[in-house]
Amino acid sequence: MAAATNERAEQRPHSVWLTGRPPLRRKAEQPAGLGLDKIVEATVRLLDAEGLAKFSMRRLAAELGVTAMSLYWYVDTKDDLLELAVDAVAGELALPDDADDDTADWRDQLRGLATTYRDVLLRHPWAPRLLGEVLNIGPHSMAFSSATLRVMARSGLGPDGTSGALASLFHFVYGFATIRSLHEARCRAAGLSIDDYFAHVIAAISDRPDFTETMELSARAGYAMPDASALDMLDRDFAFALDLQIAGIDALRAGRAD
Amino acid sequence: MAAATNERAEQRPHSVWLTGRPPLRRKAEQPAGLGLDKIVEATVRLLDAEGLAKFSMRRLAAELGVTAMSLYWYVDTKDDLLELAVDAVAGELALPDDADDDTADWRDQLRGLATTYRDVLLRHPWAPRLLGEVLNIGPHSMAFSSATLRVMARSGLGPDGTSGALASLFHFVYGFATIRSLHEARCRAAGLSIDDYFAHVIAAISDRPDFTETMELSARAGYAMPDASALDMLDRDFAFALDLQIAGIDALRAGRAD
DNA sequence: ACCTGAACACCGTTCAAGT
DNA sequence: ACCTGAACACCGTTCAAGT
Repeated sequence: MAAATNERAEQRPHSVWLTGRPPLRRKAEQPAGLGLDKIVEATVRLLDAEGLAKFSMRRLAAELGVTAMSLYWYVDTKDDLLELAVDAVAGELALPDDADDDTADWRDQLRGLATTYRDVLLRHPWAPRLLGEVLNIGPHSMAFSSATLRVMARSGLGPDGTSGALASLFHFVYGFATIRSLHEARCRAAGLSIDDYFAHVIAAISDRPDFTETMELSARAGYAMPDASALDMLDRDFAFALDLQIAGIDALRAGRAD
Repeated sequence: MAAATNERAEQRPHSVWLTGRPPLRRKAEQPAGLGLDKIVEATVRLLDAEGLAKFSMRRLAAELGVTAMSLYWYVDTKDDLLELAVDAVAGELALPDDADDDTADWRDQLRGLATTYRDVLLRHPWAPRLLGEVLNIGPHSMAFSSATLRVMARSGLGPDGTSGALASLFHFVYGFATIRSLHEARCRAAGLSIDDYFAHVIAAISDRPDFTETMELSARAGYAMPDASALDMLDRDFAFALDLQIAGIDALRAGRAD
């Protein structure tokens, strides 16, 4: 019987954007003191500076010169605040102003959208992780989705191809940014440069006898080139993957090209 | 001067696999009691059953009938344990036994590898999130990387194309599995079916007047078809994305195909 | 309307101590 | 070699109370 009382509490989907009152409040509503905007701004600043692991409601409150509990007047839960932070950085995405212009090249526009998405995620290394935890349907995120839809709609893929191609392209960028941010965070934590870190990892792997073959293959596949830096390698991979996906769209848009 | 003593502690990269003694210990070394294998196995079981958020060293210890501190004899830190759990599930990946066979079709093999990767990640919804947090260079993970390398090497892409194409394909699968696991976790938490949950989200978005246009576009792009279930839609997108990427490789492997 | 203090039920990890 | 108890320095969040 105790379980029955909890039943309804679990029923509501947990997201700021799905509550009755999403925080789309009018301007000039918060004259002084804290205010939601100020809280979200400080959240993004703290996340950028110290990372997701060190972020806490208590830490944020201290930053704002206030007790932790004050924050709960503006926000129901820490997760809600993080959702707001995610949409705040989604506002940095550069959207094409001619997404519906049929004379513009959808290839260039897709490259631009993928690149701005990557750049914003790399600028805020905590963002990729949060994208895997919170619902991403705030106003800025939706504006970005809308732009990607409108551009891809002009690629010549059919209606069912469009959503698949968007998944292919933007899940790739998301995965790419996630893994790259992971590596950068680990480098910072270890106090190593990215190249030193990669060298360290590669040395550790090469020591294990069962992986010498794999390492040779990696080297032959263009990984860990002695002359190029790790970041150059990642940029090269990103550019090639973009080419690959555009080529894939081109191959499928007219119909089977066998 | 106090800072100087901490300097070296931060110097080592934090990963089980990068410590001098990775846990590749001989068998029959742990006769009774706990044993690392038993701990990792219980970790995976608990993560599957209750999710990453509810997992704690104290909870795991209780499951094993032991105090939390006992675990620290086998493992340096919670993160190390999670790295071991990640590589344990990487052991479930189905590898082709003919990765080097030139008569085998690399297209089929790439599809197989991408699909087994997706399936394993979806079977363990906590795994995608951890892949964005821990270094993934355990023996099983390396064996998988090795297989992907060997197959892609036979695609006809040059050495620098190979790593880019692998990034394109497997970052996509990673992103896809992450976002899908996110949605399934939220459905469970809300006590809704996936279709009900999607309907709920779409209704909430459609209520916002500035997004009616976006929703129409989504509908026209094949999202949220009234007859198909959300899972069918996701499967369709995955299949199309796979086709797209294979077609992209085909277009680039011989050289520019303009 | 906005903010606080004390408290609850947790965390990961250290450290000295037991067997 | 293996396990424990007590303690430290944290968490997110609730709740009654202040202004």
